Amino acid sequence: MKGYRLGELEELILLTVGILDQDAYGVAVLEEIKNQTGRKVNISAIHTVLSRLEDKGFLKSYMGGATEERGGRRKRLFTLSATGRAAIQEVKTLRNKLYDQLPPLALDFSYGQ
Amino acid sequence: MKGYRLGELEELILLTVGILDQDAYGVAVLEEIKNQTGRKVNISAIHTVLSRLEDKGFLKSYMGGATEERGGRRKRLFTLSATGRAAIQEVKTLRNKLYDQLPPLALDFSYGQ
DNA sequence: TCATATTTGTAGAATATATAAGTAAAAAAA
DNA sequence: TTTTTTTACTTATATATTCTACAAATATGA
Repeated sequence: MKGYRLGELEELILLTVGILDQDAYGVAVLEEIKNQTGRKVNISAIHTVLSRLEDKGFLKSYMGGATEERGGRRKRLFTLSATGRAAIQEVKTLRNKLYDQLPPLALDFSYGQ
Repeated sequence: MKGYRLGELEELILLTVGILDQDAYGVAVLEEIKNQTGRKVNISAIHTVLSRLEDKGFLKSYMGGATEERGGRRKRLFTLSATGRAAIQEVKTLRNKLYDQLPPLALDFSYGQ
């Protein structure tokens, strides 16, 4: 583990946890990504990444209460750490800086040569 | 190779090729990334990724002329394909959509409990 | 032709992502 | 209270991406 850099899926999941704010756990992250992007990520991949993001210090987690009226195992809820927030900001700033430097799409209207 | 998804470094390099526009080859990409982000990517990693991006259809390449007054092997120059341009646009749009949904940073001024 | 500079290419290890199978915990039903 | 169902997490393995070290190719100049 390099520890400080974010992979492509790691970044997406980190962002999604940020958006979900207070109800981010495996299945909710899966659903949110599907709704927002149409992408169907395997649930195990999500759990793996959530766990690795916590190892790397970008997320914190705690077990949800067992009081909710439903069957099933308890949820592990994730929230951004200060480092996680900073990482999102950093990545966002950098990307936008780069996007802004892309030359405008040069449409090629020449033909016949 | 999955073929259609962009890894973290792949995205950065694709963007950089777009920014460099007409003089994108291995070393130039390396320098540009270093200047823009401070990140020192290994030159071989860049070559590997450039080549894979071409395989995936996001980049095109051709060998540069041998006329320049310098030593060294000929450059392989890369430009965005139509697919590559589209991928950048898509990724940019999606990211900004997500960024916009992040709840504002909730500064926690509570203390003492 | 030989030495040097510059760049690209290849190989293997480390890290990240995807898929499949299994385990655990809680509620509901029998 | 035992079993079944529901929900979610964990582990294992395969594939893909990224990183590092090293080798090869192509140009210049002595």
